[in-house]
Amino acid sequence: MPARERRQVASDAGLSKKRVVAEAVRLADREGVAELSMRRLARALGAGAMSLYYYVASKEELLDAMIDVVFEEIELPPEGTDWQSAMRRRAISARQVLARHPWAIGLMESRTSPGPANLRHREAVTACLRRAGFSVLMATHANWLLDSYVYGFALQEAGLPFDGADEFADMAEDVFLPQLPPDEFPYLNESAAVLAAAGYDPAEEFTFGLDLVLAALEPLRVPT
Amino acid sequence: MPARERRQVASDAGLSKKRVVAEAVRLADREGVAELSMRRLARALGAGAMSLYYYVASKEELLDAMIDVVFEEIELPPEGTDWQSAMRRRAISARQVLARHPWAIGLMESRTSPGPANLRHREAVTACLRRAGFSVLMATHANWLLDSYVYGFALQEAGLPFDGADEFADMAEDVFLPQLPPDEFPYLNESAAVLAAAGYDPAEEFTFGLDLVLAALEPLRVPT
DNA sequence: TTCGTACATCGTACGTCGTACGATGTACGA
DNA sequence: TCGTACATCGTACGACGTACGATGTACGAA
Repeated sequence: MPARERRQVASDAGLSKKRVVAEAVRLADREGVAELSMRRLARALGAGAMSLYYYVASKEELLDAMIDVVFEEIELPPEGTDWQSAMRRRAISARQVLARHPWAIGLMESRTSPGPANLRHREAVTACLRRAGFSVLMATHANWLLDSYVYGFALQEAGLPFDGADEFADMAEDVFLPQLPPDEFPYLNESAAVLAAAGYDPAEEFTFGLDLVLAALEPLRVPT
Repeated sequence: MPARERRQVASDAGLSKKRVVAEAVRLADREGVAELSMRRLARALGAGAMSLYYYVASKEELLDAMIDVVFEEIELPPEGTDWQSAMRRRAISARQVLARHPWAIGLMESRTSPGPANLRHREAVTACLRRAGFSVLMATHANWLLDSYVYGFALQEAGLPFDGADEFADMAEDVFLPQLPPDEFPYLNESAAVLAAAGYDPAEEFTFGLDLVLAALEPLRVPT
């Protein structure tokens, strides 16, 4: 009921767009985006459901803002190093962030207009590539390729029901192998068996493809 | 009301799981997956809402089945050619199919267990790579890399508000450039201007990255 | 011919959702 | 002192997924 002292930034108790969006992200991380409803979010904030609409025009706008928060968490490519190291860092950061907020990947499909953090990120990446000697066209190619890899990897990773080598080995032996008839899926059986025996860790998969892509992009630039 | 003659395959008029799922895919393609409700789907089939539950245990199961229909549409890597041509064809097919059903990308994030068509696809791809001389580990790397690229590209493409070079040029000049302050986003401005002037077609972007990736994978195999 | 049973269909109802609308209280400048 | 802008929220509406149970049809067995 009370209007509290006005501030640009969120006060510790009062609501604000920042606080609403941040709590929404926390809720989605914890319970999945399907469980995120305006009523639940309001309850988590100790407010009435309709109070949220003072800070957010609609649930769609809330989801847009949540995605932009995720982009804010991704490290920009650092300046002052070679382009490969810079792009490597930002890709690894992006993958970490998207693993923390897997729902973000699913939301991206339906959202067309990028938020401010997204734009800032694209600008920084493009700047890094252009300064490294990529032409506008080649920088565009590199951008598409790198982003596709990062997003696609995160999408696949989000669907994995295990983390780490141990869980993978357990799942492979207890779930995959028994469910895959060897005569119908001989190669998948072979893969599951060999990988589990070798202590394969899917978490290390990311850097392999990333480094391959970075190396493949190197000849496309004209060093200045 | 009437029970109609029993058949394994869907008769022309009666309901069946196949028909329900197919109509759901059509509805999602046309209106977006957010507009897909059990009631709307039933109406489109000329049935009552609850009738669908005779063929589908829940909406979740329906969504799973829809995704598997999408995987069925993707061409398997053809046998009898070199591995690069085979993987190239199936990647291009996958990208086409996912562009036709963009909602599928968004659904994948929340779904962990692959359907039968998905499994058949993975088996065929793994077989192709193994027969081309990739070790189990290298085939796994290649699989992850290629799938990440394809899915990630489709995800980004789904978010694009334009198709083809003309629409891109229009958007770049009418929307992007006016919305991006040149002092804050100099490189994005440069890119938009140069690409629009050069008649850049985002539809051709896919094969560039794909061929780069395929070439980068080539040295990883041990030809037999 | 009768009748039980399995198949297929659907109406109703419940709890939840997003949110339009308008009421209410507070703080502050005039 | 009072109007106005800010901030909060209760109520209500239509749509959602689906549990439950009723209903009708076809067909094999008696």
